[in-house]
Amino acid sequence: MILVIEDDKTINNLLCKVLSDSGYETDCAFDGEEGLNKALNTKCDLILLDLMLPLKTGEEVLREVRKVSSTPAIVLSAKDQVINRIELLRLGADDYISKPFDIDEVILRIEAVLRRTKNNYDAPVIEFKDLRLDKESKRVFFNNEEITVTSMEYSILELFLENPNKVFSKRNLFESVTGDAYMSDDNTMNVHISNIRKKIAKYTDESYIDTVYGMGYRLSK
Amino acid sequence: MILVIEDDKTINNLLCKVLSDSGYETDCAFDGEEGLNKALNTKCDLILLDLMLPLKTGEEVLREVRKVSSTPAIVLSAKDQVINRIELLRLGADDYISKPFDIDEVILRIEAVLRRTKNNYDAPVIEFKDLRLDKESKRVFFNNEEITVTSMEYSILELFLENPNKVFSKRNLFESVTGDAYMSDDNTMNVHISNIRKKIAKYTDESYIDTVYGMGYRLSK
DNA sequence: TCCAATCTTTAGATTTCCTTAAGGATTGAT
DNA sequence: ATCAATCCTTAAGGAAATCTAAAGATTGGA
Repeated sequence: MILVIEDDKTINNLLCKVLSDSGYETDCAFDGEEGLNKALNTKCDLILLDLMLPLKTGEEVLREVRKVSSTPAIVLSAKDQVINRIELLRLGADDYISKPFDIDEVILRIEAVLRRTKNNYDAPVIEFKDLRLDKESKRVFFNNEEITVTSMEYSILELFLENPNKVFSKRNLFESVTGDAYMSDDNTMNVHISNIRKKIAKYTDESYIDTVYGMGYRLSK
Repeated sequence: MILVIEDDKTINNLLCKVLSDSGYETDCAFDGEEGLNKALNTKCDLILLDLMLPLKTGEEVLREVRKVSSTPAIVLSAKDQVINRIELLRLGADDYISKPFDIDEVILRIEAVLRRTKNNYDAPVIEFKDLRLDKESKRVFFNNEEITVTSMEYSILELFLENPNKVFSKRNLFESVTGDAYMSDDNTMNVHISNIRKKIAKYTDESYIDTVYGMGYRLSK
């Protein structure tokens, strides 16, 4: 979940919309106090935070947040505000974006920060519930029993397990996995997802991949 | 042997217990001075070290240790302490774990650090099932009978036996073995693999090299 | 230079898997 | 409750990856 703290409603809504289009859950706050509250009381993966906020500045918010958590934060700065690395460190932020920003850049930076701050090293083994994925041998296990998967199925699973909260649209999945551009209405991924589910279903009734109607797929909570 | 330096007795005991369950010998210290003493006077493979310690901080301990040894160290940091890559370097640590930590993650990280830092001691002889490879004489044996291999075949086998779990793509193999850039659609490695299999097949029906369709090759389990 | 060993390429047969299409089921909006 | 949009599953055709044998190219040593 990404928390957007920004008092300009237009910008805030735009950010939330774009983020949720990219598969992230979002929450928004429109002033420093509301923002701090949500930052402290909800579990979020990243904070997008304007510096100039009513009631409490972004700097104050971040300072409070940093007392109890290291949730990654990206600061939105006005265009006449130069922020250097030292300043960033002082603020406790992980990156900054100057307004006006390019929306695609925002996504890229968010993903870069998430990548950087997420368990710093590349775990050779990723787990989710009873599923285990060995990136070295490219094998998938369910409770220590190997599930034989094709390379496409493996890639999809790896993508999911690396981003357990993210919703992947079919386009998203297709492009991440094949590297090709996604062509029109294509139900290839449907079939792969279906096959993966079928294989997991041999071991459990529990759902491992959820359909998010109209959006895509995500690992089940 | 893993040395755990942590003043909170509950945490210290928990860590030691879990580590010893995972097959590691452990030793513990409950303050900075005791920790430094043990770090300097016993031979340990890795140090798990709280930063906030009585008598001597973890930072001081690590600084002293680094004067005489490069024993890998993982730092335990309080949850309000943000540690980035730069900070880690400054401390002389190899990784960090924030409290509260997930116990499985601790094990994973320890193993990752050990893997990363392990003396790349090159065993002169590697074995896999009935296959033995002598790196000095560059010869390959199956149950003490020599299999004559070409130098290319030898390199491939060495790569496999050094990484018995890893899937090697054709590109991977080609570039590791020849050092040249791989040109797409090259079936050279296919043939070498095929020839290696043929030679091994004279001695056993068991499969030694698996094809992972769409991904590459891997030693058979 | 010549030869033998080694490596690379070629090509046809074989295996594996990705995609497509179609019918039925489910979902969400009205 | 109805209906359109979306999704799931199945099965089959064809594309792609692989295997192997054999021929061609390269290398190193005599």
